[in-house]
Amino acid sequence: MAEDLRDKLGARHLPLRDQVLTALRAAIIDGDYLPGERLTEDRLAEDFGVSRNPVREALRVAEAEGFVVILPRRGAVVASPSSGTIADMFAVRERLESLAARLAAERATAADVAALRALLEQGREATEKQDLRRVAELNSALHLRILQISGNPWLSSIAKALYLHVQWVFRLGAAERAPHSWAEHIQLVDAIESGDGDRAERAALAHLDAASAAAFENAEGGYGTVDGHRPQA
Amino acid sequence: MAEDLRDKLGARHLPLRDQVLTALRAAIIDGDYLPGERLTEDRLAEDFGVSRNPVREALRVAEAEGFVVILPRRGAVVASPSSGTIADMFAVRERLESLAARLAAERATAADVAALRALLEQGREATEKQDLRRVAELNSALHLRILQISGNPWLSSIAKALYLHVQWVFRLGAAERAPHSWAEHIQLVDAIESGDGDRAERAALAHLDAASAAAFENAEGGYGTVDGHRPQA
DNA sequence: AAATTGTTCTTCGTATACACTTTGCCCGGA
DNA sequence: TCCGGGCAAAGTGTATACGAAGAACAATTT
Repeated sequence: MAEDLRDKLGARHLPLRDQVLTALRAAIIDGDYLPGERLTEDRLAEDFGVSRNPVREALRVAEAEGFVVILPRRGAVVASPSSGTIADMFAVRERLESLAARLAAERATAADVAALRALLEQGREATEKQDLRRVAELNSALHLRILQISGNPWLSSIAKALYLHVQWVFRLGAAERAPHSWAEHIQLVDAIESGDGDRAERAALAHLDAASAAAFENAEGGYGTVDGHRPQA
Repeated sequence: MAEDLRDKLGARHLPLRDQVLTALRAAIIDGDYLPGERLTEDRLAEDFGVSRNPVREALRVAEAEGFVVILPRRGAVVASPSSGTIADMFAVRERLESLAARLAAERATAADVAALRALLEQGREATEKQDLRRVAELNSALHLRILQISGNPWLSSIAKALYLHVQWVFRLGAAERAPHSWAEHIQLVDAIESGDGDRAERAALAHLDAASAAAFENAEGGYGTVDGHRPQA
């Protein structure tokens, strides 16, 4: 009965391939694996303490997500975001996140707004404490939350992937402009709370413009090219 | 197993997992595997004449692309696009393809425009001949071409994936509104040729609105839900 | 009829094997 | 010294087998 439920919940360990994928993404974003670095299956398998199969499956997804490039018979290397693709990413994000802001404004419940305000408050505290790492975390959490509130799973999933890449580029450039952007976040949440879709969209756009400008200031030349092979139909 | 490919040119031989992925996508889009249908690894391996490993890797990517849903310890089933997510897809496509149209207008070379016009001409012929299958093909080719001309790989890749899903939904609904949409295509290409980004964006929007409306007319109730599990960081 | 048990199907992960390619190193010759 | 050839190591791509664990369903018991 109760024990059955507990067992079920306890026995809830997600597949190794997913853990590997998450760890791999994190390692790449954090710069533990640098762009261009070769990722042999054996090495990854050892790093994560698993066999080759989960690693291979994780690598395929990481490739589809653009974190690694796989060259047939030669293996995987960490992808190299170029400054060209950074601009492209922001162009797409503008379209997507402004839509998310609009939808969020139109659909947000009181609880949703409260959750956003809570994140804002935590962000303010972390900023005061100069805890940049935590600020970055909360930054992500806020954006992701807005995407979720938008209620459009496609939008959410795609923008999330893009967001991860942006994080990656930022970390590589060692740019943490987070503190400065917090004021813009407040504007954005205010707009969402107001329920005014147009206003929320404008706020999102303004925020992204600023972020984009900051990204370019800190972008020291391209790293190479991201190709992405991905075999589409 | 697969002695069909005795190509001495090993370098050209693309990995089985990619062939499987392509075939799987095609089978799902063509309705050979129907939404909700269970896809056991053994069966797919047998269908495609390969071992389970390539199948597993292809399945992970297909999951990331939203074509299948994988339930841990239970296996993969073909995803079920619901009318809810159809609307969501169009909402995202509007943002993305209108951006693509704008960029294409701003960047298209004479050769690009010529290629588009050639597709338009072929489409007109196929429409006259009532060759609906070919019309659908050219339809895709045109949209994909515009994405490519936009020169933004992120935009291109994401919109392409969305487009595949739209195709899928259309085929399931057996809706081929293609002939009617051809006039809109001409408007769009004209706008791109003019180099007027605003105008191209408006044309793309108009086209998508019409397509969206048509999709809903032919959408006979939802099939279920597409979830997508995908473990993000 | 409800609860329990058992059986079967399948996924998940590991391990192993091997063909084939790519890479890199060594070596002998100019 | 430099070059080029050739050979061995490394690593991917694929197949196969096996055991553990979970889920679904049937059978059995209460």
